[in-house]
Amino acid sequence: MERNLSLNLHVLTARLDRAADRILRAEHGISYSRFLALTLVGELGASTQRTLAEYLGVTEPSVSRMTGVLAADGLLDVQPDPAGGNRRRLSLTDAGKRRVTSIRQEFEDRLAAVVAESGVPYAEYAEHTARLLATFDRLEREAGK
Amino acid sequence: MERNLSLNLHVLTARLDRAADRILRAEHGISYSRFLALTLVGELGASTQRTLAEYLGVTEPSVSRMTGVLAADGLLDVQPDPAGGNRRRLSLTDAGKRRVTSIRQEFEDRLAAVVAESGVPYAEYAEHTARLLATFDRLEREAGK
DNA sequence: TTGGCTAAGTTAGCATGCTAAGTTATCCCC
DNA sequence: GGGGATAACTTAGCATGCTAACTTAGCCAA
Repeated sequence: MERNLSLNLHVLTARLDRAADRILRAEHGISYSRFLALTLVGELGASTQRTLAEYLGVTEPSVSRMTGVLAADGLLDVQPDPAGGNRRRLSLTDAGKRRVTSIRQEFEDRLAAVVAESGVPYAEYAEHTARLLATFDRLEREAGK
Repeated sequence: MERNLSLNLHVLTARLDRAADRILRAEHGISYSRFLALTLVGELGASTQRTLAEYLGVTEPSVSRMTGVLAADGLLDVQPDPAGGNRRRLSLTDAGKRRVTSIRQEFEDRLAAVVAESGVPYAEYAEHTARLLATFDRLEREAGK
């Protein structure tokens, strides 16, 4: 068996995530997962836990636990949604905003440097990856998931 | 912030891994992680825990625990390496071999179907992914890691 | 030969993913 | 208005990743 695409994707991403996590913990005192959650709330408007779970690609229980921790750390504000339902309204605290804005661009730049070094055309690879994600998303939805 | 490349890679892989895990557990009664480990021992000749950790892109303690479980399940044989050192010599049991060979090609085929559906050129994407992994690997090694 | 170095593996404990099952809030139909 | 759906969330417990620190086995130089 050659190292096939699914394995390479798995391993590449595992290494990138691990590196991101190491850098963030060392330089900013926060895990990659928590940073992603804060970023998605702050910049993509993930305003409920359900939405945040979708953006992150994880399940609701995972998000539920994490929002609890982030709220306890004073980085995230979690309130019942005044519009009703059983939703939580998520928003960054000032401390959360400071944390996110002080970091945001760094990773993409570092990854872009790796991509440049490798000779892989960035725009094309990014577009292909986005397209695969969108297609996989659609197929899972159609399959009833 | 747009959904950038690092986030898309993270989420795409998380979903692929989750789907693979669901399918394997339902249809073959084994987790994706354990299947990958068995496959790499059987087909790429990962003959020590150190090597297996490298192939999988995880750390030695993670592998150490998993080989223990796989050995307890009777799928993997773990022996002190007769050549000396503190190595373990890893090999599939007959049950392990049966498990792997009955599954192997399925995932790559399913992923290839998603790729085809998306219109992304498979060979090119696979080659780019492999190149990124190789480059990242080299950069980490050079950085002393 | 012995004391330290290195490589490989293990143990302990935490972070964060999951599924299954339960809770809470709203809606809608009779 | 009451009862069952539905959606969002939580709780419980397991799987598997990590780091830090320890153990084990062999090697090498004084």
